[in-house]
Amino acid sequence: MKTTRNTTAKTAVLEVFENSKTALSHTEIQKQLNDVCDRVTIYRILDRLVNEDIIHKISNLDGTVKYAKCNHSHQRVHIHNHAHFSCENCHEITCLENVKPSYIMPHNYKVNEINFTLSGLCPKCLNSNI
Amino acid sequence: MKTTRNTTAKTAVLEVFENSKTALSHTEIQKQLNDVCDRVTIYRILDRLVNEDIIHKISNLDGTVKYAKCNHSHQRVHIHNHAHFSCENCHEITCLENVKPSYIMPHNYKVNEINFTLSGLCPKCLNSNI
DNA sequence: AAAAATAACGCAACAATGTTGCGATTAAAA
DNA sequence: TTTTAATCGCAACATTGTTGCGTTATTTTT
Repeated sequence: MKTTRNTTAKTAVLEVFENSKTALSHTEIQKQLNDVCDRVTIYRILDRLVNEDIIHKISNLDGTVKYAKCNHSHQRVHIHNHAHFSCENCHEITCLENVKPSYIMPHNYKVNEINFTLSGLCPKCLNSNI
Repeated sequence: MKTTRNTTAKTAVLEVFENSKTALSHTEIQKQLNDVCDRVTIYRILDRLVNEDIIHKISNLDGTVKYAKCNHSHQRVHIHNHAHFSCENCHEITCLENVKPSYIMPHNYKVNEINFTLSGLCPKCLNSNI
């Protein structure tokens, strides 16, 4: 197996995630990094981080793709079977750490991963009554 | 409100959906139509059909976007709060009409829409043991 | 049935997002 | 310190989706 390295660019990307409460798109990360590294490098770092299970990919109803490093205080492994909330007003995506859907699958399916995204208005936007 | 028209292109797109058991991407639709109409027209038709609630948009974990006209035999209105299954092997997306997640939301969120996609192996690919 | 109104179309051009190849760089192992 | 290979930067390309505008065609009105 290929070993993975800690480069300055990778560290910088991870720091961006640490400082963000919401999920981030490639473009948003790029803006925050301002020219620490190339656009392509960010794509490659994101791919690696997903493979290493450090962040995960969230794809929205509107077709946009974001990434998040969820905060699992007491778990060692990154688990992403929880829900995400996508605000229709401010477009922020947040993890709903405690919302886990329960469901019954038909036979003959092997489920490896689930993606449960709810959209609507987040508390912030709901209170400023849009 | 703007009235909507039945054009040959729109009819052709709808027919493609009728003949498909799985969700389709813009590209897949375009291939099946072969030059009935322009690429841009397909985008516009898809937008219209989504607005008219005849089809719905599904966005995958891999970032791809597909559309489906789900088969709701006895309902008058198109409901899309059911789950979708995305096969990691054949990449087909099918509606799981009867799988509806149950969940408990935190307060202060207004949920308008849900997107519940499961991925793994579909029965077809599971049986041909990949 | 013909004329008027406008939804939908085609084309061209553009924008955003993601991918690939390859030579140069650099982190980590020897 | 030297080696090795993971990572990077750059350029070029591919895919997907959007916009403006003049033209076409569906629907409504006369």
